[in-house]
Amino acid sequence: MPLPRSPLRKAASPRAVGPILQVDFRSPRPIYLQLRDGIVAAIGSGALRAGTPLPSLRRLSEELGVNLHTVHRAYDVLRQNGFVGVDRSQRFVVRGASASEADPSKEWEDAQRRLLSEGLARGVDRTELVRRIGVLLKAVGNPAPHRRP
Amino acid sequence: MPLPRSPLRKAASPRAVGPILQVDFRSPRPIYLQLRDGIVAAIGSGALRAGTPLPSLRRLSEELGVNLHTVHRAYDVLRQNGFVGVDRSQRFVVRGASASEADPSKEWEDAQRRLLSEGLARGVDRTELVRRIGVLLKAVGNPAPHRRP
Amino acid sequence: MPLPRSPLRKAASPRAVGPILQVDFRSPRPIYLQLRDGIVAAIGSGALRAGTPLPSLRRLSEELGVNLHTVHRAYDVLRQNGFVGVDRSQRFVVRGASASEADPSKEWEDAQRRLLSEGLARGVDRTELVRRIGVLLKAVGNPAPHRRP
Amino acid sequence: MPLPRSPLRKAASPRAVGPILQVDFRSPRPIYLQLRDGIVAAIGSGALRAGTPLPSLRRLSEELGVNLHTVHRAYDVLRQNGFVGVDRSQRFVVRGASASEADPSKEWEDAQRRLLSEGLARGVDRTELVRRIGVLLKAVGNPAPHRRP
DNA sequence: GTGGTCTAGACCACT
DNA sequence: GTGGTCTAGACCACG
Repeated sequence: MPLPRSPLRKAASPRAVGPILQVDFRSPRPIYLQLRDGIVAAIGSGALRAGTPLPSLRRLSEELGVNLHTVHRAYDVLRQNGFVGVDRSQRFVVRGASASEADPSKEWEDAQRRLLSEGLARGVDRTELVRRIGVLLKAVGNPAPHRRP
Repeated sequence: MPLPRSPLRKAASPRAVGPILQVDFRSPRPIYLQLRDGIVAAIGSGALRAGTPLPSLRRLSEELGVNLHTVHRAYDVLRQNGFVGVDRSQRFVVRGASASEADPSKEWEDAQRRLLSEGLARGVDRTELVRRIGVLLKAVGNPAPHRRP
Repeated sequence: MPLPRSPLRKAASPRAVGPILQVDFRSPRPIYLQLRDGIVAAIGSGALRAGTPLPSLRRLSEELGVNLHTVHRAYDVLRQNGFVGVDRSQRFVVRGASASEADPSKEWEDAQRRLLSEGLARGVDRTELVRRIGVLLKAVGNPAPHRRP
Repeated sequence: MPLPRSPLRKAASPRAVGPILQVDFRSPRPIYLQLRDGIVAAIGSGALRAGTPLPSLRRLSEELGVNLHTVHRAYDVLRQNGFVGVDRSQRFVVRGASASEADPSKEWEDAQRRLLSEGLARGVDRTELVRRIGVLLKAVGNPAPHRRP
């Protein structure tokens, strides 16, 4: 029989990339996808560069207080998406800009199209729409203000 | 035994919103979501205006060659999203720009943020990113060039 | 073919009970129910007393800029609920506290029970729950501060 | 021809949440909403705690003698309401107090306001109103007196 | 096994 | 006619 998942997240020690990631246990979005999103965002913002190894499954699992399988699943999705790879020593490493060769990937375009349509359908003006996206874009890009040329 | 209904959509007489919608029966995206997306796009592009009644469940179901319940589900999602409402218990009608009146709705912003991060993480330049979105935005907006003040 | 409903609400002249009612054309709640709710609230708060005639269908329809049938439907629901009756001159008049004889009416209790369960299920504390209801109760009761013993 | 499935619910072996739920096949309230209400009530009363998996669609469908799709629809509504989530794509699990974490959610407040107004409009005294609600609140909360720290 | 989806046919209430 | 609901049986992807 399955162990009753403890509802308590362990008091995460703020180390390594852990602190970058935030898990909202009350969000409807599955935790493994939150992890994926966070890591993708970190890559996009430059906080995680190509070649950087991700924290080990156990490590991140402990830091965030989530199940090890959950982290595994997140890493797995990242690999399928091409954002990370596994080196010969079993570690997951960031693959950087090579991911899917910067082609817009039909899926991405479809999703973006859907989102734009939805904005328009909600009555948001075209120019207003691009303005808002610009604001969001600025926000997603600067979570790592610690200088590092 | 009943004839196996051809999966091909009947050559729909070009009336109402029917022709606007296209269903790809081989897409991994569920049909009911394709329908939803298509109608949202039609609203966003102005092809469907506030107050316009959607085709009846049976009508659209016949036109597109999909089951009545599938269309029903699509309409149901649209209602939950606030894009359509049900006219005094007799018809689905477009609610247009009403849907939460242009407030970005946290979900939309989250999805957009995710998409932007993903683009950046794929190594696409920021300016390139906005350029591409601009192109997409133009594309989603002009399926109804027939002037009508 | 059906007339295309004008999306424009007429500039309502603020008279009579009209001003008490507010219609949110962007709400997912059907307009006729909004009207019903508003009138029930007015009765509950004492702004509308037993014996008071409701404004005529056309009058209210014009004041609020909603279709005459919509108002009719709202009044109809109010009659079915027992809150108003029709006098011999065809006018709708408030029936006051006699409505359904102040018995809790199983439906009301069921709805209330459902709402309480939902609050609890959302994790709201019991005492907090009654507190909030108390606040709401105060709010619903005083929309008519114009003295009238 | 297939046997007309008896509308009577099978004498469910008293396990899991099944027995908690009761379906009234003659009620005007749709079955899927009755199921939803029952599960919400179970969550609210503490009979179903966060993390608990709901019975599988097929299981509950058999226990209650309702169609699988009906149960599916109920679970779907619960998910949209945020009360349950889907475990790594394999099971519905209770999300408990997570659902928007005790924020009253405008809809809930509106519904409550409506109910209070209705009570007042029926001529029920304010103090009497809170008294009745208190009684109901007590009733909804104690179906699980079995101690379990 | 699980949920997710699609199709199918039926009956209801409302207008 | 309309939408709303329920039942039924089937196939899929995922573990």
